[in-house]
Amino acid sequence: MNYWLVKSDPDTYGWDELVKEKNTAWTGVRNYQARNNLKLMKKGDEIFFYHSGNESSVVALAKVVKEFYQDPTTKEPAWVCVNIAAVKKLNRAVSLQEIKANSALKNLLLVRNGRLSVMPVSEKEFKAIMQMAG
DNA sequence: GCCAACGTTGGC
DNA sequence: GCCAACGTTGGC
Repeated sequence: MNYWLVKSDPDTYGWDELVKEKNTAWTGVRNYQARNNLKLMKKGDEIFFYHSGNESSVVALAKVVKEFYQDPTTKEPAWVCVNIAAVKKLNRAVSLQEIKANSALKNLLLVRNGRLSVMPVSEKEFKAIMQMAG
């Protein structure tokens, strides 16, 4: 079991949309590092759902339901997507500020590479964030 | 709305 | 293959 974090701008596609759709193709990734992470996702892996912008918080948990395949929104074979499904909203959103303040999370790519939109999360980091979420 | 950080592009 | 210029992301 691996853990991941994906970012989304709630104005474009937020947690509420995912809950409504239940299962969505995570398309539109056009960054190689993020793409490589998509390719490493396995069915059943858990994913933190992060809202960028005003919220800047981890808000919920999703999971991988379909492993990578050609992103249907482009013909370029370089790009892939996966399908993710809503699992549950966190009891409490964990803000970027709190994450930055937690020394256990200082190596989290969310902090170290603010612009990456799909990133791995270690088991320790996953647990730390879950604990903060209550 | 600004700007820093980063990735990508393209000229050489 | 280097690097300057540019565009985009995302926090503040």
